[in-house]
Amino acid sequence: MTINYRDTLNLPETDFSMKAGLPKKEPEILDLWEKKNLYKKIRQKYEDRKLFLLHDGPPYANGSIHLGHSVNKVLKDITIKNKTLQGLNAPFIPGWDCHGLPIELNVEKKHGKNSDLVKNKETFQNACKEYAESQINNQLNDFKRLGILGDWDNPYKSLDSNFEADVVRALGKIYDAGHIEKGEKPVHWCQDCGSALAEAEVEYKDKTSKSIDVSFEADKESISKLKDIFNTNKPESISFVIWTTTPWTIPSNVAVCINAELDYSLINVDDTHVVIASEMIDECMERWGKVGTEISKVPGKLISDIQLLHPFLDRKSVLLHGDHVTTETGTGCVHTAPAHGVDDHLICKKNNIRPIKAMNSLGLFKDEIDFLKGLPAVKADPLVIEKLKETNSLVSLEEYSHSYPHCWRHKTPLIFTSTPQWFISMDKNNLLNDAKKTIDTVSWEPSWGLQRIESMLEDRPDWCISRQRNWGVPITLVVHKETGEIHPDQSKLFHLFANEIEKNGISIWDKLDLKDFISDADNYIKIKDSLDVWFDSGVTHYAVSSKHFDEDIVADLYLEGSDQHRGWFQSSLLTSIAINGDAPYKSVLTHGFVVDENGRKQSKSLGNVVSPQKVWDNLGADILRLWVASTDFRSEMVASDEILKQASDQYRRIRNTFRFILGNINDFSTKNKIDFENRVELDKWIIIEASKLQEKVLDLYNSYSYHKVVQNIHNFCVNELGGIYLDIVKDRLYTCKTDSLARRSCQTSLEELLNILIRLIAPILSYTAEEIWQSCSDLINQEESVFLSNYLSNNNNSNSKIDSDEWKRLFEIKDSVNQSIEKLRNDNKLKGSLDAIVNIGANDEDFKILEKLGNELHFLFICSEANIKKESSLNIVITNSEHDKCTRCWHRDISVGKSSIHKEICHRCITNIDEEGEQRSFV
RNA sequence: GGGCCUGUAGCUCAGUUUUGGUUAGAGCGUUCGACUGAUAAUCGAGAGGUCGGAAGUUCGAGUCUUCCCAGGCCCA
Repeated sequence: MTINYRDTLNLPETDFSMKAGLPKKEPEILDLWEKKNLYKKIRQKYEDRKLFLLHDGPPYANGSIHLGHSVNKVLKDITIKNKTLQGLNAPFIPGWDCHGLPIELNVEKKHGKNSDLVKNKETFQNACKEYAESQINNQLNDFKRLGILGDWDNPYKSLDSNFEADVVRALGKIYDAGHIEKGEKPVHWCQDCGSALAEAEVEYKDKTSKSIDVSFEADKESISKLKDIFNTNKPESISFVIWTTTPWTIPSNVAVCINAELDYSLINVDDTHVVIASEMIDECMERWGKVGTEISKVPGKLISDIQLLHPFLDRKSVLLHGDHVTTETGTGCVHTAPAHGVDDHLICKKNNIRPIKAMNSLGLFKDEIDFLKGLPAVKADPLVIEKLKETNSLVSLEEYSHSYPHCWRHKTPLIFTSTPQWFISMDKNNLLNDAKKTIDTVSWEPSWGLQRIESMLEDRPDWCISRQRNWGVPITLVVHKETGEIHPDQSKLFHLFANEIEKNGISIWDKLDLKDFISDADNYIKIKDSLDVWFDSGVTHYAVSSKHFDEDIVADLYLEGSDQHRGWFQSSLLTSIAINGDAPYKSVLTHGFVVDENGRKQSKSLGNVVSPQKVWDNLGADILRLWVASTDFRSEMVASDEILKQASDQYRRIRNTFRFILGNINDFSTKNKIDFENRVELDKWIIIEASKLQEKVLDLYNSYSYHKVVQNIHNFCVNELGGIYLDIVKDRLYTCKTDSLARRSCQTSLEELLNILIRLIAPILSYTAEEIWQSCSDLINQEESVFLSNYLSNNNNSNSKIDSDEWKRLFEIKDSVNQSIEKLRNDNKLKGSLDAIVNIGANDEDFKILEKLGNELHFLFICSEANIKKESSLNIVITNSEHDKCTRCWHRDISVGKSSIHKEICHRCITNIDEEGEQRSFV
């Protein structure tokens, strides 16, 4: 009778499948979390713990989430889960930014721009709200699917009336602090939107414009002055020639600027005399196709107190000095229309010159300019050019291609025009200076974030917060009909209006009767503008964080893409300083953008977009999460099929490591545990290594170096576990007596490994960690979810007989042994390592270490026999074992065949089957 | 056009600051081999890099300087 010795082995067994099947399994785990009400349970458990607040920056409630959204939320989620496993109270309240133009445009498109629904403000606002809610719902489910843990039942939405009311209250606070200002300043204006645009709504593209050179003739008095200045008595008329690419702004011209530091020349061209910068003569003559003769040259600073005549309007144009005048292009004389340019606006303000605006509040020419009346800027260019020709003041005309601001929605060219707008002033009450001081107190990661926001604050203009749109929080200001002065009780009114909005929503603003709020209502009107959406999201620290936590809460972390240095980081900073006098965050972490394998940005037109929905449907959200975690997010993040495949490979390795551990502790329970000091030395070693890993990984988590977390964990699975520990320990697990110390010792360490590792991967591989947790009774007995557990503390009092350095040396020798075995294999002199006898010549030092393992040394090399002797240096000789192979443990041993009962197996196996089992102390 | 950032094996990343210093590391993938008791797994070995390019400083540069190229974010 032959015995099937395979049946006498302890082979691994587990329900935890090798094939993950994540796309199917993850939704089930998601259901489990929801059924368990996991987020709420975590909140309850950590209620009294130290708070770690990561305040969520709201995505815009429009469209499906893309990979960039996924990156952002996954990074936040890893952070939140890490802090939670550390035992901190780390809530996550997700939010959405819901007002603004893109939603309006989509609703207009859906219902028709001229439909009754769109024309009626209230029904339009309701439709926008409904649309935004549907978008949120869609995005919310996708965020959940990514495995993001948060208060999904109670997110914040800027369309909630209590949020809208808080926006009004925040505006009131900023008003009280004296930062609100009415202005008539040049802003980017989109004719199609019929609105001013925020900086963030402007994009630059190439455009071909008409560039013109226009002569401005000096008036009579000025001509004589100019003759003196240029020391000539020749000309009867003298003109200054300007160059511009916006002919339509000529009607608004009030001045011509020259630079006092440049030289200017009087030139004779044909029968005219013109003044331009001396440096620009050649360039101008070429452009005009003329030959000019320089009569004389003088420093710009000498040319002053000159009045010019507007080319076709009955108006004077003043000659001014300005530093902004350069010789990059043009003539060195700059056309100045304060209603249509920032520099123009500033220089005129400085010189007390009132802007003249040829356009009305709709961006159309006023009736006063008869030949342009009612036209938008784009239509005016040819007519202005025609007019200039008629008046003989057009010197040159050509096509000019340049980078030009366009509307981000309509893709149409913008104009720069001044309209009455409300501003948060940067300097009226020192807001900008305070902001600049405050950013030094914030920790920016990466560190260049500080420099970035600093330079962006440096040149930022006043914040134009008014929009002439319908889907947004109203600017609830009440101003005097005649004077435009804000009502003296405005401060109180903010509160009253906020309460109305809280109760009834933003539509109430138009319905409110001022008589119900102020006694002098007849003289006052309500402002019709709505707030810039950047203001909404900018005050979430007030509308969300301070409501959920302390009033003066400062978030521990803001975590967004690096584009937000200009966006949300800045809008939040400015409003927070205006309201609280402090930054809203202690630290700011930024991530880069997603690009393709060639480093190009992902875009539909390039066809290189990776869809997160496809990734979790095909590979699983854990793969996506692993990709996010394993990429250094501080610079651009490359996503491609190849890279995701790599993430899958990494995932499989980690998953299989867990599977092996689970399979081998299948028959193990607490009562089988072996105390650390009584364990086999190798089992102590792996726990000490795992503790080191944990220490390192927790440091890496806390410094947000998630890609190094992944690398360390993966390398541990590959090197320490796969290459060394698990490979060696298989013999002991499979062949030793089921309940022997040799085996239970190993199982104890395996279980501890499981406990350590599952916690370390949980923030990243959340679904898989939970799957493992749920499949293991020891774990589920601790807590009902891995996310209710904490990282374990390291407390192994080491009493090892072999220290870490000695093990390290042993594994180096093992590497050499492997190389020697490999040589024989390549020569076909040897098959497996278990056929080999390893003979090691070792120096005194190595010998001492090797000797410690005694007759267990061969288990280290996974060979049949190992012999050591002293030599001057390491010398490894591999020979073939002549002995028969034990069919049970596959080792070759002299004892095989010696037993009359068990003819096919070795003495060691006989002990393990029929007797009390072998003893192990080291390997 | 300007500010900030990135560029190390096919891929993901170490190494670059305080300290410039022998043959630039890891994992994945790939190739070859082993096992068939982690098996669409696991183990072993090998190949693979003019450190984006050029010039400079230096006895010596992936590391410091300058310029250039490619790309990203923001701005004009």
